[in-house]
Amino acid sequence: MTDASGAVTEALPEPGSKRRQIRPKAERRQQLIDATIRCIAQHGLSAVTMQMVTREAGLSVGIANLHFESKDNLLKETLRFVAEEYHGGQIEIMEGGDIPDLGERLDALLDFQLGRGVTQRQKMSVWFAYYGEAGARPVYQKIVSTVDRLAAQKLEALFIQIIREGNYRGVDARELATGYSALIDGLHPGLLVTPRELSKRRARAVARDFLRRAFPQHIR
Amino acid sequence: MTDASGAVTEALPEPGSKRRQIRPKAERRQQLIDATIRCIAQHGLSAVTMQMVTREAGLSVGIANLHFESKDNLLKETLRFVAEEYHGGQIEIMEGGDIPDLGERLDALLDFQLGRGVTQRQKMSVWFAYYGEAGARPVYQKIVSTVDRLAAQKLEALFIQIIREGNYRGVDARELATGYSALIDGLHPGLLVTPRELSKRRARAVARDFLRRAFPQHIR
DNA sequence: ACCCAGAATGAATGAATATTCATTCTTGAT
DNA sequence: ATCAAGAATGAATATTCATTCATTCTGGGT
Repeated sequence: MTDASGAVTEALPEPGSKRRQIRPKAERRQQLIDATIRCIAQHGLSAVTMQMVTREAGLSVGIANLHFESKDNLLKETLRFVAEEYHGGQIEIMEGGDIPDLGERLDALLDFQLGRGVTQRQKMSVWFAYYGEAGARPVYQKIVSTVDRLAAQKLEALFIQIIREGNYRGVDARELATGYSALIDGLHPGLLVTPRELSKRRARAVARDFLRRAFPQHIR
Repeated sequence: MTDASGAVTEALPEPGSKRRQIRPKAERRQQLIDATIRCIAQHGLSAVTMQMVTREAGLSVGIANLHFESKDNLLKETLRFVAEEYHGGQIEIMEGGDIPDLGERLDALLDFQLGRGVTQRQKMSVWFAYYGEAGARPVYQKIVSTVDRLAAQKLEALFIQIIREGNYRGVDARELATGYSALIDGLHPGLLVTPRELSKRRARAVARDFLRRAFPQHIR
């Protein structure tokens, strides 16, 4: 850097580059969280080591304990990030000032929940890994249940709006929201483990069907 | 046992008993698998150690490697056991010669899938733990997807029977089966992590609702 | 009454891993 | 140009854990 030639030598540290980079704390934290996600997805939570994560991030072993005080904490913050990203994304769509039509808003929600390639797959892996540990770790339970509850409330609110707009009878917003959430959650394992048998297309069809039965005027 | 006095002297080795017991291989294997399930549920898959498992089983450390050749293998066999028990139970009900009425059979299935206290909770923990690792371990994927596929086929067959019997129109058995399975799978995390907000009763109501919409003559 | 096949034990071993911290390096301010 | 603050490094440490195997023990067969 400080290179008169104009070549931005430090933009992306070349693969073999040994150059030490100094970056703001927030950036390093995110870099490590991203690496952790990839490692969990690829090797499974129980096989993840600090060496693995820091190597994946292209940094030295000591750095994880510098920015997160321990492995436990790094894993906790990684879960928090994934949980907040997933639920935050949903909530943004559900509140959705940008999509006035309620039917379209449902469709956007569905796309978000079942869409988006490899990245999504990695996040799902993390999700499951943590559910597996949740029984043993109250911290994880709290993180997940907190964001979960908020998203559930927003979904119920959206359904109430739709029920009012469509003048649907005999539909309980709360129960329907529980059912829809469960349906989405239950489609994920299949998408992750047996994508051959449960394609994204089919998962989408199943979820739309569920919604169509409840809100025929809004879906399709 | 085989004790003329009638006192079953060795049925349960007293808590403090140091008496060494010799048992058939199959029995020891099951004992270790059961202990593994309890350990995973209580401590999380990534915290499970051989010492922990063998102590939980009330046996010595070396025994796990005697009956299963490695920790990896013990974990694999534990997953196989849980998967086969869960799916086997479902399949038995679905084939159900003992319950001729198809509506009742659906109810029995629901009871099996969402019912049964602590034991069930422990099994669910195991289930999730493995889903978290499945992305990294083809062996796990294979075990789960094999039993999964079989159960899915049986469910579809049952739905086809019901559709025929009820003369339902516009209902696709395969899609409905996918939806129902996903719904059940998606209710489990809530039951495990936030039983306060999603009671077994409510989960049951949600699932029955799903079925009632599709098969109104058979449910309720 | 006595054997012995093989079941069970647990101390010992070596490999793996989280965490520490003395040292090196980078950068922005002066 | 120099410096100080603090970011980054990675060899070293202490711990934990899976696995081994020499030894002990059991119980059915004779």
